[in-house]
Amino acid sequence: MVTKSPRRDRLVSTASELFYRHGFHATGIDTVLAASGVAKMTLYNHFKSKEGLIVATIHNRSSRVMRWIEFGTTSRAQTALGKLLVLFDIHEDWYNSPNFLGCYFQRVCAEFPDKNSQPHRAAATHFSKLFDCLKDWAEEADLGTPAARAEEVLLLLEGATVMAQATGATIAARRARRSFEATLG
Amino acid sequence: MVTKSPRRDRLVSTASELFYRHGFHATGIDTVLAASGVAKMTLYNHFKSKEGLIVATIHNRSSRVMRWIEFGTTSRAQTALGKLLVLFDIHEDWYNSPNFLGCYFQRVCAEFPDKNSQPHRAAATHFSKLFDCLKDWAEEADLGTPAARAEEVLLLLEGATVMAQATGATIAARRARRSFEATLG
DNA sequence: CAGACGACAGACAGATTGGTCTATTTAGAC
DNA sequence: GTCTAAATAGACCAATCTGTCTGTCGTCTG
Repeated sequence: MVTKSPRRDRLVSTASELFYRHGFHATGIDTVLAASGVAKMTLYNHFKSKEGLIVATIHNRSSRVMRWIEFGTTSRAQTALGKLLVLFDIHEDWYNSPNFLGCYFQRVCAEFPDKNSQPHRAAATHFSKLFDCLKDWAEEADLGTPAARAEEVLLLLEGATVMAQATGATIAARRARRSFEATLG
Repeated sequence: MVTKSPRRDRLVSTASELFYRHGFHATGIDTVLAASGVAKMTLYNHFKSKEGLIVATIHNRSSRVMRWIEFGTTSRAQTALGKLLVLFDIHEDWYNSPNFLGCYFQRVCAEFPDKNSQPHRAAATHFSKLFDCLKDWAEEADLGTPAARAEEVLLLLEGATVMAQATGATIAARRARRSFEATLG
């Protein structure tokens, strides 16, 4: 998919960055505009509101995360089970990276607690995509009840991310991996 | 500890409620004042800023949560290991309660991503208290490496809470419990 | 060259933000 | 009854918020 709108792209990527660093409500439209060097009317030409821009950043992050997972796992593991295990390792790397500030989608849900709001739904959609990916792997790895496995891995990863952000305990990734390994019997 | 200041208490409890329901940045001072029926100067007499009020709600929630855990576990389990297991069950009940909107402290960390900000630190302090409690139980239950056990349980609980809020999957609590049971061997 | 379109800067609007100040009233202690 | 301290309502402030509107400039197309 070619976007053919460089300004829109720049808007989304700098907004995504600023929202991640400072939060959604704490980041004003003007800040995003100044940082991206785009006129206000251009923003409201591409998006109907700030919330529209927020939703766009969520979709953008989601596809980037999915690609990151795809690449990170296939480059380090061959089997489906191996991918599930390696997933914890690449998360640990992420926790140790300098600009780590937690899971973008968790933070969307935190700032938009209303389940019917657009941002919350978009974030939930991402978790659902992630779940589907994990379920496929669990199925391929021939672990019993793939859905339950996928939920388990997702829960472990998100929990580790919470702890890593809240307390800086990047070791949580390894704890999570060990928990998962234990359930493999 | 007797607080001897009913207005301060009312301020904190209604603010805590509103912050939880709508978010910290999304809830204005005036909204809190109107809902609690307290004058603005009374607020700024007790707290030096909105952030001060936020920190107060975190401490308040923290002690309430610790009491809730204390009571919920001791009333349903005798052994330390039993308490650790029952912890997942009372979380499941919480997820199914009508006003569940995720973990207050996670949401603090999401809205105040700066690790040095007062709210973030206060939330981290809560996680640390929770960790200590779990570590004591793990020690008492004579599971190896109590700190690792405590981190594991904390991670599982927080992860389950994320999934329950983001996608409504309240079953995450049971998944988390099963993961923990599996590591018991 | 002419026309159309997209983006530009920036003024502007109206609402809301967190926070301060004042003047008045309330309530309890002596 | 008097004094003191706390709480009151509400005006007020400067800053900021999202969103709209205007008028101009460049660039690309025919």
